[in-house]
Amino acid sequence: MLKVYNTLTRKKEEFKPIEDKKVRMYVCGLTVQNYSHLGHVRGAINYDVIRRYLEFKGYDVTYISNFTDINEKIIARAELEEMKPMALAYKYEQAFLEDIEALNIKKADHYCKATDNIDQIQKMVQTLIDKGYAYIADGNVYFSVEEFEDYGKLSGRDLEQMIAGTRKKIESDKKNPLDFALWKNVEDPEVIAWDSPWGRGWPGWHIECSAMSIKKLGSSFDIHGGGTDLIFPHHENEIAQSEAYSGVKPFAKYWMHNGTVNLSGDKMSKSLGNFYTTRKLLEKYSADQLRYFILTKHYRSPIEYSDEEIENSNKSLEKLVNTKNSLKNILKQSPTDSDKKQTYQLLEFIKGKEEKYFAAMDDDFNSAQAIGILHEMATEINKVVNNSELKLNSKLLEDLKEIYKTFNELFEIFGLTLESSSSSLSSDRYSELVEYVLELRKEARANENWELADKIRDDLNKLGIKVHDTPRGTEWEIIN
RNA sequence: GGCGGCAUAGCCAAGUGGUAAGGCAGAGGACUGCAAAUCCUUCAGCGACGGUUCAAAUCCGUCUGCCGCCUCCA
Repeated sequence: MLKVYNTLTRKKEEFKPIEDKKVRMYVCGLTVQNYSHLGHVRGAINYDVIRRYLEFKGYDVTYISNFTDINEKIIARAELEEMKPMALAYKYEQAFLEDIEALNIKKADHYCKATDNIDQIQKMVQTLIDKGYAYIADGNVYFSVEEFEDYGKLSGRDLEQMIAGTRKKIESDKKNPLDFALWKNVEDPEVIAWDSPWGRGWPGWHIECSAMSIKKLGSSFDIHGGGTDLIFPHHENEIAQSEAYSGVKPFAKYWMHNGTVNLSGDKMSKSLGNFYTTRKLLEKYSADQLRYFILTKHYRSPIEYSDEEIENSNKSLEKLVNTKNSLKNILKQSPTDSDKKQTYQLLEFIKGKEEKYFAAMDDDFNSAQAIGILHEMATEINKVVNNSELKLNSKLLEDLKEIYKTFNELFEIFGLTLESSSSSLSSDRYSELVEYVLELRKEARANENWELADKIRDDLNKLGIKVHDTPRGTEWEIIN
């Protein structure tokens, strides 16, 4: 049974989609004002895995996300880069799509943009006014939080207390300091804006997500995700305006929130902001490495980023890659049935662990625990595969094929390829060349010419080709 | 000030009632011509103090220390 932690109830609940076998999910995207950073991408990776797992379990998943492509930040940034706001938004939207592709994150079924949905948004605002949930003030339209009785249910806040604790000065045209904008008046005629019954302006920040999710997924859908930092006020406000608009509860059945990524204590770098953009990180680390780093932590926990920590996690990943390579290499061999009696319990062991892997994932997508289980599998596989006493009979070979398939399938759920980063460079001719050189080394070894054999190995290593002698013979792989 | 969360070995990190997964690093050993990889062994009693319970890292309380949100944020 799949259980999901629901922020709304602060409990793990059994996951039951509104429509059997269909899952509709909406994940808050980002304001396309700059290149994405690890924080954005962490969420995207977490929800990517959630989606992959749901699909793996046979659900038909509709995954919608959005880009906020108009607001003050976009305007400010556009000025800085001397671009038109819409061009700037488009530039960073494309950059983000490139980033997620590079990270092997599956694309959403649809990405909504605020500026593509102005009509829908205006319609929603008008309905909220008509229903008495919103009011017009000076070209702005505000949602009146007092009109919505459930206000605060997601973030666990009490309206009275919040008002009492408000630090912000009451903006003159708001009735209540917590009221939030559905439509923002734009006075400067030079600035891009849209006409509306209430004046020229833009949508407020929260309304776009409500309008687009309702349009694409309906008034009530299964999962709404985002970072913990969006719980208040963004998601709280989304609930208020959406449920007030449609009269349907719940707007989203399960609210999921991923932890944030924080930077290690000292601000040692002046340009931290830049350094941790996704593209910068991708120059240094592979998609597998970044994904693995993220997935070895529970999605709801905050992550403290440091280079040291990711290097650590890279080594852990490498162990799994080595296991996969050993498996792959042994599958190329032919079985020797001289010893058919020798039996191995490996397949049974792996199947047992697979159960545990699913149990971990069923428990609120505990990828950290599941990865621990993959390591237990790897150790057991290594024991058999790297054993010089190994009797590779046809039964074992069949089992290993199945294990290899299972192993890959479980990594696929995490979007991990376990490919050496530049293996795509290894054309056939390239491989033949390496094999040839290794053949020479083999001769040297046969002649006990260790000096030459080691020189070949060291030199290849310098060229990025790692050579190791295994019970199966000499194997090689391309590194970094 | 309000709301929420966290505190597990040198480091990272699972575990939410029955006596601590996994990884990195360390130590010892096996394998190897030497390496690499791999395997084996070893390495914590869970921030502090109380309480509940036959039994708590896990539940309750207090304290200490971190962090997030309350303004834009994935």
